[in-house]
Amino acid sequence: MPDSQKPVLLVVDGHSLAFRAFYALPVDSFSTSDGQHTNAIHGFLSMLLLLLQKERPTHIAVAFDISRFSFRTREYPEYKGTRSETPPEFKGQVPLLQEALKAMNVPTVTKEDFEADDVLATLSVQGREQGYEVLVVSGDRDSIQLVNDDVTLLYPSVRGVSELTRYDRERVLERYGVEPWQYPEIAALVGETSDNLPGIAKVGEKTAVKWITQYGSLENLLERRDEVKGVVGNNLREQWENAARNRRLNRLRTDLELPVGPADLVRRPIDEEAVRAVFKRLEFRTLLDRVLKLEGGGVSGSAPEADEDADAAPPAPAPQQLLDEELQAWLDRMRAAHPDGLGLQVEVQGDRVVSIGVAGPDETVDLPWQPGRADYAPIERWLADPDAPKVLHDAKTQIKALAASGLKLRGLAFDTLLAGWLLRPSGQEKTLAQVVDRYLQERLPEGDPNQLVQDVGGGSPAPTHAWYVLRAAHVLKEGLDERTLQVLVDIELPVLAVLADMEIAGVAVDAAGLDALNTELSTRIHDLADQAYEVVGHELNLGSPKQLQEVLFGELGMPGTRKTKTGYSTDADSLADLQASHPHPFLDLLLQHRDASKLRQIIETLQRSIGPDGRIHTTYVQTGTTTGRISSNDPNLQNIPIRAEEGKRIRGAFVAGEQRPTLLTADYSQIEMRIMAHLSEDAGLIEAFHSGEDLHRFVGSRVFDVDPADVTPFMRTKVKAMSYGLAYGLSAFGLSQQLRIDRREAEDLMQGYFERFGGVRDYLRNVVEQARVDGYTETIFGRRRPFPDLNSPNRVLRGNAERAALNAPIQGTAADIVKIAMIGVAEDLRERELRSRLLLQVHDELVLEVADGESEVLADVVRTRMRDAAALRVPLEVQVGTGRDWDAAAH
DNA sequence: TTCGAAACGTA
DNA sequence: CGTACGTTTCGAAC
Repeated sequence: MPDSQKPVLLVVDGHSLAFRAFYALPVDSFSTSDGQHTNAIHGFLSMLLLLLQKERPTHIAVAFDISRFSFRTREYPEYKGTRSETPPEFKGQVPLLQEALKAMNVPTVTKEDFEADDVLATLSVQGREQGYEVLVVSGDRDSIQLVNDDVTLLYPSVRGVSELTRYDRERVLERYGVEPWQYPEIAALVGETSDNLPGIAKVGEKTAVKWITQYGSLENLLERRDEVKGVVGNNLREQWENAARNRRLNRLRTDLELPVGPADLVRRPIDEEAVRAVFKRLEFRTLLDRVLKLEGGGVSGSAPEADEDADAAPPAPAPQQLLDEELQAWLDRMRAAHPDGLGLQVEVQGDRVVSIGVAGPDETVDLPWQPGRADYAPIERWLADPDAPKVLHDAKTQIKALAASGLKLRGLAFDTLLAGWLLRPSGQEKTLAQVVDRYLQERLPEGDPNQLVQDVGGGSPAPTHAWYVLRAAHVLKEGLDERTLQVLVDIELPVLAVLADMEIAGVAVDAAGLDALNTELSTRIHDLADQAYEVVGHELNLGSPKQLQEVLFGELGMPGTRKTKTGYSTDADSLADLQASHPHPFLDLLLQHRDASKLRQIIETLQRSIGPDGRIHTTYVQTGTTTGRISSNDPNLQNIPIRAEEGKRIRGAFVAGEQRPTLLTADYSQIEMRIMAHLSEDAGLIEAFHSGEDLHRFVGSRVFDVDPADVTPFMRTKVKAMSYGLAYGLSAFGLSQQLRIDRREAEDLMQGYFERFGGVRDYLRNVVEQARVDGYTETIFGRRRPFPDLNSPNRVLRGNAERAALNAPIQGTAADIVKIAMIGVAEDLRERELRSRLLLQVHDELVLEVADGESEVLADVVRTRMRDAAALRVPLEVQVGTGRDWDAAAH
């Protein structure tokens, strides 16, 4: 935060920030009913409001360019010459933005023949001289040169305009290795493509910094350019004039005569009537609320330090440190006063708990954690008490950390990470800071990230964070509709605890088996590579698509395949096509080499992941998908091979542990098709699942009008591809590609399918139509996924959204069902005091480790819980198998 | 060093 | 011109 002793001058490059906003926000989602685009205006104002709130400037101005021409284009006509024409959707927004700023009483400044950056530079220098703390907001890197002890640059991050990176002098030094005023010398050497300013060939940031450091300045370097060695030295001698010119052009002017000075830029209250009028025209409703809320907080004079937070965010309460009876009494009192729950944040270093923060709405407690101290007994009891509700952000991580320190957490009542995800499954908000930013429009105070251990006086950030979690939770809860809240409480929160246990348990692997497989594959890979080199007459990197393209389509003269951004595709499908039309031994060797390399790569990743306990502990990311599925990483155990014979050997290396000598796997058969049958109410499909007949055989007999017994494997394959493809929005083209049949035949197949199973077609159509109206799809349990692009005029975007929308309820419902089954299984295990435990979830499959003597009862528990997880119009069928390893159990 | 593209494993 | 993911590799370079 800025130094509160000085007045704070905020100067913004209007054009560059609006432009960033234009590209950061989808243009289709922001327009008025009469078709005026507003995404740039919205993004800009949203950012500006955030700045006003966070930085509390006492003085403010927004600078704009007048045209693309300036004294720079006169000196160097090519300047910014490569910039394409401003998109028309953007152009019209600038005058409207200026109007909005005027209504908000934010002065705009321009200067004929100069760029906005020069205006910022001039104001920043004047501001500094007159004793201001200056904040420059610009998307132009040249502004780095303005930074010094009194001037800070706020630069938009790649993620968008709402996240600004703070460049103060230290940050610039750290990031670029030079003083801010030297940055343009670096830039002059490197060049700036976007401004059409070429630099010195082969000179990047590293070299430029080295030179400037070595020679002290660009001027010295250019004078002594004869001394510079190597290829880059030659380039410098040939192209030094580029650098000299770049330096002239990137020097910002600080001596403009402007109609206003810093003192004229004092913040004034908005013109409420005008703001209402402009915002109404722009159809900004939430932004209007935000602007009006700001009113009153507007700084009204020359004494910035006197305006202590009229309506600013309330400061976090100072944490108290309590022990023993005092702690107990505090917890008792808070519990009684706040039955919805208290905020909790566990601070972890390494994998150890170092501090626990607990927060009520206006009090917090900080408990530095040391294991085994009796005076913390009250907190241990409170944590473990299932009737004491707690509110956390990312509870799973913290539950695991607590467990590692011997502490148990029960009574999870809310998780702001999960709630944020349910509200916006495609959203970016993962960290507490991001959630606080979005839902409270405040900045989470961070501990100094450069400091590993917090200042003694500062204490732990945990209690303050816990307080923010609690406040964010209230906002989120308000935002959740009833059904989504139910998904949170009945599905996500309970399954979170199950996942934590699965991660802690891990899965045992046969390390020796993996080693052997690795060795075997390595030999084969080597042999295959040698043979391949022999065939083409030289060595090459078989893992490089670029080199493969040269060999296949150049040296071997093969015809082009599917186009990619970088040339022709060399993926397995394309190679198979080539093999059919132009058989060549190289193709076969390459495919085999690919196969073996991929397997070895997977094996090596697994080997690296084996923990000291001989087990692999994956991390399940509960918020990892947009549909409701869980994802797995470090390592991903949801994509372990199963199809090829070699792949099965990898599964065979996942084994039962010593204490529990058997693995049990249970998977739903055709769960998505069953959900499709349920949702579409298609009589034929429902009958298929009640008939006991093999699904694809049944469907095949209907589509091809033959007896089930007379369905040929060929017919079955086609129908199977069709059925699976349906839920993904498969087209006739896609189907023909996959089955390698011609387009016409694929169309006939689809038509035949839909004639017999018309309910399916009607349903799929209806899902998309409904979603277009509602703006979201829903699973049968109420999990929603928004689809803003369904009404997009852009055909590609709209088509993508349509296919995703027809898949979302199906995939999402399946995900819900598996989660419900997991919760049920875990509950039964606990209640029946079984020692068997859940280990893995692979979307429609569960893997458990079976304790001695529990085989039968466990199979029964799992089968029952999975089958009864949902009552659909068709039965849910579950296949269970056991064995010594994952492969053996899969029967 | 960082990042995107291509490739490929799963449901 | 088939949904949803995570990881690795290569090779160019905001």
